[in-house]
Parts: sequence; structure tokens; C-alpha cells
Amino acid sequence: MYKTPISTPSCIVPAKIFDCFTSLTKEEAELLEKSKKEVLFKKGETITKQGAFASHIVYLNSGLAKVYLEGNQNDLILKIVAENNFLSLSSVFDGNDTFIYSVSAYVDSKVTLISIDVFKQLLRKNIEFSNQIINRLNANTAQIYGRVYCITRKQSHGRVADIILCLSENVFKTREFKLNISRNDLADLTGLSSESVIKIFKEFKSEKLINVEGKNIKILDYDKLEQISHYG
Amino acid sequence: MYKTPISTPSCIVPAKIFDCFTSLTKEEAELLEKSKKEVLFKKGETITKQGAFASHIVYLNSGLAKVYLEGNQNDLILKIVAENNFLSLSSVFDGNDTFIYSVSAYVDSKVTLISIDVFKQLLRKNIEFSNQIINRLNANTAQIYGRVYCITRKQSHGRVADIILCLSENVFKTREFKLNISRNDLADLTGLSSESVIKIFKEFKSEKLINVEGKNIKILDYDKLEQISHYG
DNA sequence: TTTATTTTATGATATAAATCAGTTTTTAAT
DNA sequence: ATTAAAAACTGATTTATATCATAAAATAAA
Repeated sequence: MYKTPISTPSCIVPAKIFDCFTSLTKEEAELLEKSKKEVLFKKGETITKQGAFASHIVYLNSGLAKVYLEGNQNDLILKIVAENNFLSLSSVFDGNDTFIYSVSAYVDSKVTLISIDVFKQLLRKNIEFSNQIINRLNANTAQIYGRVYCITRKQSHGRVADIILCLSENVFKTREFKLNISRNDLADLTGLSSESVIKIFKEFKSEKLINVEGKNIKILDYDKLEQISHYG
Repeated sequence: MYKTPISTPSCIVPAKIFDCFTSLTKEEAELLEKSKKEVLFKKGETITKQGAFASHIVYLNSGLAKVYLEGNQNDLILKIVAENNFLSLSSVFDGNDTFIYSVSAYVDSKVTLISIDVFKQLLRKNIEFSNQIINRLNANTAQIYGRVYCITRKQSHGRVADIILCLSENVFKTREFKLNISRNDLADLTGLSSESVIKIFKEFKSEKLINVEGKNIKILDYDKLEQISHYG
């Protein structure tokens, strides 16, 4: 029964107004424009594959995706990424030419691929851009630390409550939403088995904390869930 | 029984030759020199405190420290930091003025405190410096992802093997070393209870994988440990 | 519409690891 | 040198959660 030391939402990197590309000069923007490619990924498709050659920086223009580490039987979802966020920023860094995680689309998603060389050029040229990227990397760090804490220190009920709240607040931004994320993904998101997630959903429902009708979720007792998330 | 998808050492950010300060101009170096403070921390002392106001960037000149999230009863060690590395880089980022984790010294350690304002100025002025920091942040990300995987997907024996190997390879850089890290810290490092760590140490000893005499550890069967770490 | 396949659900059982309650050893303090 | 306190160790017990086996819904495909 600990109080969470971190208030950052653990499932997603908060997407404040973030458009680092506005800081580019006309010239730089043109360079980017020339070298980038927009691609549409369908629901369920793999956008980047762990272990594959990381030739591009991937930016999510619209849609919803999961970033995850692949295991043999279960994956571990590191974060959910919403529109206007990078999907593979950490691949920029020197001496790392493979994707350290996989990304796949939850819904149809529009993605921009930017050549790593061009991206590095921009980082080298434009200090404002570079600083915004630093901020983004740091936001990522805060998010992942929150997640590490959640998964390693909270027990099952707390983790499930955490994810429900995080999805509500940061992804769907309403207390009643259609969860286009499977129970199995919720398991990968909480580090639990899917059976455990389902059982806890049922418990939460019988305790009138949430209402679950198939994929539709409605949060009934926000405060209680928050309590479970913090002390669970 | 999965094969680890990530080969990054999970307990520490690999400390290659890394001295971002060499990229500073004379002028910038002077600015840094004027504003920085060197402080000596004794073994066990707290260097930064989670939740406290983050007024400085902290750089570890010499010594050994742990970066950890505080829980109510158990902490979670995010990483071990060796000399010539930053202890609190993620505090630079805009909109975050508190330390998101605590840092304490394992051995007597020399630390440089750099004003965040000056640090941000340097980031804004010197693009080479800024890029080196980006690299460092990305190395941190790779490390923490490795750790997340280790803690959430491996079971006890694999986690302990992982930590023994990581300490040997990356911290002490020899197969026989004096472990100035308590069993309790090993627990915080593996996400296990200290009793479990002790029992697994004992098992590894009886299986002749390691030799443990109090604080002295010697790795006897490196390959087997690696196997346990990967498939555990 | 029917069939096949995937996802969700449920209860019983197994098990990994925590907790507990001690003892012994080591380290620190007087 | 003696005492106090902290860390390390040990075995017994408990518990949280995974696994297993199987059924019911819900989607997708034919």
C-alpha cells in the first residue's frame, strides 16, 4: 500500500501542444519536405519492427499506436502514442541502428517517415528544434519511469485502475469511451495475464466503479479508482 | 522462457568515452566554470531527493550512485550510475521543476552541480553539446527499456543472473569483485524481496555458478548465467 | 446465413515469490 | 572490548497471480 511517487500518466506521453517542426526555417522545412514520406497504416499493422534496421524517424500524424517490447509469448507495451508524437525518437541516437521496440497501429494511422540523416542535420542546424527534441525525450523518460513504477510496485488492482484512468484522461479524454484495445493488450499494458485483467474488470464492475459492456467502458467512481491506483 | 530482445545492460547506462563538456567553447566553459559547484558526498548520503525542487543538473565526477524511485517500503532502483555521467539529466526539461527520482551515493562521490539556467543556455548556444546530450538521453532510454523488460518479463533467477552479469561487465569490469551494494539494494534492483535474492544467491552458489563469500562475488560459470539471464 | 476463428469470460488448480518469524553474522557505536 | 544496531540468512507459511481447461460471445469469413 504505497502512495505513487509519480503523477505522470503512465500509459502515454502527455501530448501537450507539441509541434517542434514550427521552429524550422523555411529552408529547413523544405529539406524535410523533400525527404519525408507519408504512409498510411491500417489497424493492426506493424509500423516498426523490433530488431529491424532503423532507417527512419517515425512520426504519428493521426491515429493511435502502441510501442511495445516483444517477448516470446507476451509483449510489454511501453506506451500508447497518440497523434502528433514521435514513434521512434530513440532510434536517432548514435551507435544504434536498429529499432529497440516494435510499433503497431491500433486504428488506421497516418505516419510520416523522416530520414535519420536529414533529422540529424536538422538537429545540428537548428538549436530551437534540438531543444524541443530534448524536451520530448525527457517527457518520454518521465513517462517510462512512471510506468516502471506502476508495473513493478503496484499490484494487479492498482495497475488496472491506473490504466483505466490513464486511458480515460489522456487517450480518450472522456469518462465514457469505446475501448478499441483488446483485453490482451490491456494485459500487455499492465504486465498481467489477460484472465487477471478480465477478472479485475468484473470486480470493478460489481463494485460499481466502472461499467463495462463489451468494449464500452464508463467510469462511475473516479475517486475510488484513483485511490486504488495510488495505494494499490 | 523467452530470449531477451534487448542486449543493453539493464542496470547501468554504458559509460563509453563520454565527455560532452569538451565541445564547449572557451567562453562557454568559463560560464560553466563560474556557475558550477563541486560537492563531495559521503557513502550513503542522498544527492537528490525525489519530489524536491530541482535547481541543478547533477553530474557525477567520481564514485558510484544509485538512481531510484522511492516507494513506501521498497524502492525501485532505475539505474546505477558510474563516474562521468549525469545523475539528473531529465530534470532539465521544461515544465518539470522537481526531481522525479532520488539519487544516493554508494561510495564517497564527487559531484558537480550545474545551474539549470546555465545548462539550458549551453544547450541553446552549442549545438554539438546539445546533440551529445540528446545521445545521452537516448542511451538512458535504451537502458530503462532493457530494465523494464528484465523486471517485468524475467522471473527471479533470470533477474538475479542479469544483475550479476551487468554489475560484473559494466560496473566492476571484472569477474571477481567486492559488492559494495547491499542485498536489499539488489532486491530493489531486481524488484524482488531481499530474502528471494539471498536464496537465489545461495542456489547459484550450490550450482557452482558463482562463489559468494559475504560481499565478495566471483563468477564461475559465465555462460550458464547468461543462459539463465536470457531464458529466465 | 452458416461456419470458422478470434476474443472474452469463468472456475479450479498450480506456483512463484512475498511475508513472517526467527537466528546468525557483520558492522557501527560506545 | 563490549554493546547496540543493522544486515544477512534460513525455513515455514501465505498469497497473489499465472496457468490450465473449457465455455460463451463476438467477429470475421465462407
